[in-house]
Amino acid sequence: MSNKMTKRKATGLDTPDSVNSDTDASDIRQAVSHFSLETYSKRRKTDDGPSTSELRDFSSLPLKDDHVNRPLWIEPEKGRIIVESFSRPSRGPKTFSSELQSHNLVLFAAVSIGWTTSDILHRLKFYCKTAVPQAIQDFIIVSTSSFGKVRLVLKHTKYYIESSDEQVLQKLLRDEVIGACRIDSSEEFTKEAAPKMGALAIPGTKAAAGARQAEVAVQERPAEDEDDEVVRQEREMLNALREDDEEEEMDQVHSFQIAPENAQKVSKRCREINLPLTEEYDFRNDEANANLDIDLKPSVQIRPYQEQALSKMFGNGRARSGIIVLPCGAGKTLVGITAACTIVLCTSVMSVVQWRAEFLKWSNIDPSDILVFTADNKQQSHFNKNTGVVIATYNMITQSRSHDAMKILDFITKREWGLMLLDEVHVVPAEMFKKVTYSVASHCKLGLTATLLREDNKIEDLNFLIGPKLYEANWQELSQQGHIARVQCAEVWCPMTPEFYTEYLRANTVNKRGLLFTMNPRKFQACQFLINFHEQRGDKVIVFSDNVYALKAYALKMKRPFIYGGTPQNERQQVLDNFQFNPATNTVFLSKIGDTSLDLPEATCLIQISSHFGSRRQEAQRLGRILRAKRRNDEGFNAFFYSLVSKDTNEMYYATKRQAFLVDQGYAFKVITHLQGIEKMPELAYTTPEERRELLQDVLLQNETAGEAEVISEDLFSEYGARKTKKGARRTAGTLSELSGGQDMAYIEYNKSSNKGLKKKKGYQNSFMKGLARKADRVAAAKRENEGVYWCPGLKDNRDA
DNA sequence: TACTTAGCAA
DNA sequence: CCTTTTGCTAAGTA
Repeated sequence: MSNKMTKRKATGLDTPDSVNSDTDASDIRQAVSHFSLETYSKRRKTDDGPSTSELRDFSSLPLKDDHVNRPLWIEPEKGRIIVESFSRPSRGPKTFSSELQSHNLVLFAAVSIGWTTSDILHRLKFYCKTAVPQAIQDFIIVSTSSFGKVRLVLKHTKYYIESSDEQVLQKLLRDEVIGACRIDSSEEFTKEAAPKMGALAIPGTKAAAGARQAEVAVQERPAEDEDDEVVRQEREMLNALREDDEEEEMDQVHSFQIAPENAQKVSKRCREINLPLTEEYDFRNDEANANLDIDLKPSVQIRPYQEQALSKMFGNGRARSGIIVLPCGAGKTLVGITAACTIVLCTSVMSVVQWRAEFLKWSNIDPSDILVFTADNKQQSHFNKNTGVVIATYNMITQSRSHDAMKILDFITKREWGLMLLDEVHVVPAEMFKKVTYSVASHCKLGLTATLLREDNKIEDLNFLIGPKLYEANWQELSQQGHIARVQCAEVWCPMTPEFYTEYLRANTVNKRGLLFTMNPRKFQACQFLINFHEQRGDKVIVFSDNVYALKAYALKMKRPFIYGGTPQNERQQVLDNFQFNPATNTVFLSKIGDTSLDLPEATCLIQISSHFGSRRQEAQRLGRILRAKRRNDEGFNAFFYSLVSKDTNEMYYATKRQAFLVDQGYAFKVITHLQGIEKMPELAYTTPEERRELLQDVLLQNETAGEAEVISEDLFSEYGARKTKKGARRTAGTLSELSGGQDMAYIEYNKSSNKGLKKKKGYQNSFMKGLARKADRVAAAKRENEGVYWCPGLKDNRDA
């Protein structure tokens, strides 16, 4: 790799970073985010991803004079694009790479948001450090010219594949997958006059407020480089191409019908054969569906990034299907204000209620036009007028089988919808939820999410289930503009105590290990210290723990309230109210119930003591909990996000993985190895070896009850029993801890059962765990090299034994 | 109404 | 190369 690829800050006037930074800089980052997604999933598959040595040496390529200010490299043969990323103080230079050939998805997404072929080429040239190879230019021209030729349209609740080019349709029909999906294969193509395009004003913008016919906010093209001969040639060529299109458009469109349940199959196949389907809704020319009488309240003014997102969606005067990624906060609802009938789907009953409230808050919609469809609310099965908004949960659409529910379901599936809004769209790829995309007939689908992430590889399915990613906001930019809070992120390394580490190495299941590294006394102390510190600063602190046992143990020891799934509704509310209004309650402990389904009052500090493996989504969602802080615009205000990590354990590896998304969003995680003044803290817990040993025994006993249920023989005490009755489970833990009080028996018994477990789980032990352990070791070793602080002497790693 | 169960997601 | 536990929702039962 060239030594030119070092961390640099772009400066100067005519540089990519300073020119038109509002649009271009974020656009390129958006394009790049596709690449990073790819790279990441690839890395998971191949274990290690492209290593540095795999990258080629670019030093032989001729550089442009001002190359330092241009962030892209292109590998000539493979077409791989490499992006230098700036301003990552803690991580140093990082490279993303991807092979262009396999990702015309990216190109399609670019075309979808209104870029022309020459826009793409021009931008690529503009940002590239070297000349863009001709082969790659040709590839882009060929690929993009076929985009937008075929459309998926909905007419009278039936799906049609439509194109102005009859030959393209014939080509599609010859494809065995697509051909088989056609209905009435004997018939000729249907013909009709092509619809006309026009401009549209987006509600809530100045243009719309001024009531003048607004020119749509399509991306401004970069300044022309008229001297460049190649650019001009190519422009002529493209103009010729586009004129062809326009002529055809004046003409007629041809179409054939496909079965609704095959729509996603066809869509997927079309992408594979490089003729991706465009899904657009020309709602202003829709005469079949009544328009919904809805508009934003006159006082409402949308924020610039919301306008930008909407301009991507309505860029050519129609509504495009796709996904918009915005961090949490008001305004997601605003995109729902368009025309025709709307259906909104959410994950939980809570958000259904919220959506309804938001509709009423932001728009002038008649409350009786909103139909809420949940388990508790399934009486009304029709609109008062001919049109309206339906808000439902995914569950009701996909699972409900009760009589009343079927009636409404029928109403929903039998009619045609203008816009389907899918909240938390990242859940849609789950098998069950996929059903909604074809069981509900909608002209246009819009997905909303704050975190377009999954730990399986199903996220790509959204491309054919919904559409391309239209817009993604950058968290750091939003926080600089003051829309969300500034956050300091830190990873706190807590060394394991020798006793806990010995048991950690001896433990043979993920659970036991997990319990040991979250119950690490040093971690407890760190948590105690941080809570103390932030409460004194006047912060409201939330502590997250995925592990319920640890949650209770921490909360009880520190005498702070906690909420988990088993907490009754009224108690939950009481705790939250206290947290919000009572100045004496400044800390609350939450299980993963707090990730999604709790309406949290705003907190300003967040501490994570245990988490779900390497889930990037969870990390992002938790961070999102402190972004709304009202004090965000105060001078020098910071929110805090701590991840407590036990050193030299798998947790190190998980933590790094979990942070990947936030790091991509521009957050820098500081590493804290020592909390200043922690030794001097009064009432610090677990300072004596006796206390620590007692804790360890409790933990080990807890382990045993979970793993070796039959020893206790009573069903109530088994893990299964705990699942059945939550009250029973709570009592169990308490009783058994009391029983254990300072007796070494528990410890000895644990060792026996641990050995048994070793034999039984040997295969598991040797494969998966070893992989994780190796990675963790590598991470730990690297970190140890840097730090040289802590290593348990005399302990041998017995994981391979 | 309150509680339990099944099925699903992450 | 493997998979837990926790939580949510809908619907059934006393």
